Amino acid sequence: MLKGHLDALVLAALEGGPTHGYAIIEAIRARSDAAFDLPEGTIYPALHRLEKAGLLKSAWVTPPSGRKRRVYELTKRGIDGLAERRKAWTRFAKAIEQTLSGKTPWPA
Amino acid sequence: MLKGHLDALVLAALEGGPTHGYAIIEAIRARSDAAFDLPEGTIYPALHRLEKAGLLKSAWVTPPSGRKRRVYELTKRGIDGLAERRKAWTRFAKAIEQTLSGKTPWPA
DNA sequence: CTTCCATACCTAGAAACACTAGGCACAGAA
DNA sequence: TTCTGTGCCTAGTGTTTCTAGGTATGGAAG
Repeated sequence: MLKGHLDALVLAALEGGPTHGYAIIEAIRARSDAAFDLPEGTIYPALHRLEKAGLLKSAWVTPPSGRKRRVYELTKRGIDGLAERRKAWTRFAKAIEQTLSGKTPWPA
Repeated sequence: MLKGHLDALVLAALEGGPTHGYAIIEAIRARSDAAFDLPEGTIYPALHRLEKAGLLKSAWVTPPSGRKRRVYELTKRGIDGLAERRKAWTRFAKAIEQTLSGKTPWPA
């Protein structure tokens, strides 16, 4: 379970330049040292959702060798959205860590 | 959205000793500097779930002054579960951070 | 040349999770 | 006596991710 952070991972994977769904799965797997090995049924609907939300745009591309692919690219909104989600992640992680390590014995 | 880490927060809140649902909400709010302000509709079902799973046990308590409360306490499984979830969180956070900051330009 | 595997895309439905939006009830203060 | 804060609860909803399929092509192996 990616717990709501999938969008950030996908956007971050696209930061290096446009690419297609299958490659995004591999990029995320590689970057996470195989901690995240997303099934296709997770990534494709997410890409559609992000495109519909205007964070990505896509185009069909037929490379000189190989099969037809749908290549995704960050839009302006996507770039902003990524920055925003990174900040949100940092805030979230801090709050979790603080709460998990809190020794607060409730007063009274 | 707590993104699947609610259980860990609740268990951690109970680490300081047994207490009741309403106080858990306040403890989590205090520990997180108000980042997590959980509605009751979130906490109570979670407590029931955790009890059913054997991580918590509960008892009705009528304090000398004030109203009847349902007081929850960590079980052995709960203590172990918390330790496990802390480790899981650390692993998860590392993987996310690594993936979010990854510069890996996919080869070819 | 056929068969198989990796690549590549897709969707419908299920499951989990947290939240909304209510309801009930008691204690103590105003 | 009425209101506010405490305290517990559930049904239903929306979102997200996963399962479990399906389709199809390119290239390698036999």
